[in-house]
Amino acid sequence: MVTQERTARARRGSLSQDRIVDAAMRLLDGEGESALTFSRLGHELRVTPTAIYRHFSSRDEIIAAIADHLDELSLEGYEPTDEWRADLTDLAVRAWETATGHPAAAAAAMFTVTSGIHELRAVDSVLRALHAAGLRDDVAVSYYRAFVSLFLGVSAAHAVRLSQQGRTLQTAEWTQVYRPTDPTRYPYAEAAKEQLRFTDPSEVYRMHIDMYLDSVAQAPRAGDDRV
Amino acid sequence: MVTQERTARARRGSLSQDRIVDAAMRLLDGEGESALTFSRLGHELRVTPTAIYRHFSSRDEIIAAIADHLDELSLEGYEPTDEWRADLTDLAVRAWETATGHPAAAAAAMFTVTSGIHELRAVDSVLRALHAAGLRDDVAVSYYRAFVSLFLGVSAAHAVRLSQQGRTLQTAEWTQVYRPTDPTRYPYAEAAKEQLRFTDPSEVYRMHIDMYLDSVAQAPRAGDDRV
DNA sequence: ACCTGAACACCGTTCAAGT
DNA sequence: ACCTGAACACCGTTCAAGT
Repeated sequence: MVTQERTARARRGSLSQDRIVDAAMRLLDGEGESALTFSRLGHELRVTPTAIYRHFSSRDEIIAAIADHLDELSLEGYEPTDEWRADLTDLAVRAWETATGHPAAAAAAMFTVTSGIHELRAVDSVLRALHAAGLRDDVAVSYYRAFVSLFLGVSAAHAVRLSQQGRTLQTAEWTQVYRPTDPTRYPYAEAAKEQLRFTDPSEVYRMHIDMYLDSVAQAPRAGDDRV
Repeated sequence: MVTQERTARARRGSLSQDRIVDAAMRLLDGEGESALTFSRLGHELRVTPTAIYRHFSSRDEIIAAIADHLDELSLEGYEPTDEWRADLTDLAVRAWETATGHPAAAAAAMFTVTSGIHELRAVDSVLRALHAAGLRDDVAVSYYRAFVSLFLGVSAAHAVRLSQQGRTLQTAEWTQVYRPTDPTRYPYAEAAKEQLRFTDPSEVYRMHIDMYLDSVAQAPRAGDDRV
């Protein structure tokens, strides 16, 4: 029913980095990582696939732009409060929500260091909260690194799992089901079998947040006798 | 100088799942994830690329076999002691060492749930250590889940970074370098700029291990008044 | 039963040609 | 300056044919 579909030539300013990233996000959210091709992008944008090369010099550059876009999404509306625990929790939860809200995009891009402005804002926000918690200098930097590797690592890993779930029909949810030939050799796994089947990953994430906050609370501070 | 290279037909039993996985590991370790193709595998094994389909029905199945192989590598020589802290540290460090020793393989496969025997052994080993620490039932299972998502997530994220490093010529090591247009808007990041450049990722991993062990030490136990 | 080789539908990327 | 379309070298995967 679509009439002049492949007829008209796309007008001059029809393409832009933003429009391409939007289309990429649409494809990733809708059909997963394998849908992110020049062909599909071109179709989505009603443009010849190679036209995209005018705005991105490679597929990897598109993914870097997606990473920047995810950084922006994550921080949207974030405002620091006067409570460092609340701020760090907020920032950690934002990473998780971005990963679960856009799993394929996060799986493809979340490991990419963009060195973009939004990433810088995130760095500054975490450091600010750690400063408010009383951490200084190398202690603050170490805890910043721990924050990033913990919450980005776990969130990204979760995103990968979620986006793989689409391709391979997993048995059920998150559950690993083991069928050992000789269960007595793995008594602890055998005993925990039932409980292992049902765990909410976001509850585990909550544990990580609590662990991290407790650790920050106990970190050495200026004037401490601990080194 | 290699004489009869493409001449002879490969003899009957020349191929096997193990030989294919070995060749895949060689390619991944040597040249990164993009080297893992049927074409390269065939060349490495002196066999027609499609011959591999007799032993694996798809590329994803090869990656699953690599995941199983990594599980095996990780646990090689592991023996539980009577000290749960040492055991959990050992298991966590093994995940890290597998990731850093085989970054491309880990990046490709570490997120895959194999449900294989080695994975089951790992599950049992972690649960056993947590049992020795005094954790029971859902508390033990929760801490098992936290262990896996933390150390596998962080290790796999590190592997992805290491294996990307090969493709994109990063500025230097692990360092993110930000050039904000207006540094005063990001005072904490600006102040930490120098320290941010040099952080040993394995030191950060050590922090995660300590955080986790501390948390296990404080977890509720049977007979506790805490719930 | 296992390996070969042609074929298929798809990739990302290049480049000269159109407007 | 930006979009098009043909072309290139490569993918994973299939399938009939050899041994």
